[in-house]
Amino acid sequence: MSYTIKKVSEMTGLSVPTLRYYDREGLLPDLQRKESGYRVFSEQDLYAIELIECFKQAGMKIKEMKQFMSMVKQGDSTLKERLAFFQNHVKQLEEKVSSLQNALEHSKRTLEYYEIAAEAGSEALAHEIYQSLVK
Amino acid sequence: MSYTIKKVSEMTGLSVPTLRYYDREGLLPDLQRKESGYRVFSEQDLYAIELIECFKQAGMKIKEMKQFMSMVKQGDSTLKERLAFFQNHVKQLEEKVSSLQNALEHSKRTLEYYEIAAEAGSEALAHEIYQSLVK
DNA sequence: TATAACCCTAAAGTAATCTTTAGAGTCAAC
DNA sequence: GTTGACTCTAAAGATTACTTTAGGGTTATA
Repeated sequence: MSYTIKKVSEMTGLSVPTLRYYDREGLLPDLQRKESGYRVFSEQDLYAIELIECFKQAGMKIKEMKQFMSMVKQGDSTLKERLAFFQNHVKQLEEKVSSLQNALEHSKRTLEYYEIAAEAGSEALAHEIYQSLVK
Repeated sequence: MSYTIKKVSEMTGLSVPTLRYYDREGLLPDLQRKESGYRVFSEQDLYAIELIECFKQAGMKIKEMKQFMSMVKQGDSTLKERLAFFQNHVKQLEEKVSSLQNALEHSKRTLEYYEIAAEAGSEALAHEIYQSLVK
């Protein structure tokens, strides 16, 4: 199955110019073209886009993704490098998840504080209530 | 206890220009100055910086943070608004954590794949192995 | 075969978050 | 009271990830 850039845009939620931009940046290692120059997206390209989104969420820069995609292009000879890259990526992601969970816990406590404060109508009062809860 | 901008920079890991930038953007609602114009950071300001970092991790824009900080400045009258703001913030964070966890799961599976592929020295072979594991 | 809806490129523009630079004042310690 | 390390501002610059624009070809369909 193959898709036009517009279809892929609709399927992925990425804009057409963004898809072109990713292609230009070398993030779609095997993207084919028609004779006219039109891009022809395959399932493989959709998978690459999924990976890009995954990398993006982890906070990875386009340049790093490009580096990875260029290794993909080079084939089996880069498998060990790609393994190392992914090990690092997973590590980064794990750290990010855990620091985000911390931020969430912190935010939840602050939310509780604001629930009390909004109810009391006063921060000063909320502080007192908080103190008494702890003591 | 009060701190110079350099000390705060060392304590928080944020650069001195970044701290000045945050101040300029209105993210430090109660930052005091000496007569000379030098910034004087208090524990409260450190707490604000902690909050900024927390917001930043959630992907919040400076402008939104500024909006929140300006509510803080206005005092008790904005408590309900701030509560609503925080409810939304926690929701955003929860969504972010869960989508990041998905990305992590996806990445871990891909990592396993690369472990097999790197070991086998061939992606084609790894695909076969994968197939046989599933069937 | 006309036409509307698509596709292309190159280049400029935008928004966000900082960083750097230049020029000048402040402060603490010897 | 001098000096070296610090502080300030304003403005320009850098980087990243796109988006927009301009000008022009392609394709499906009525």
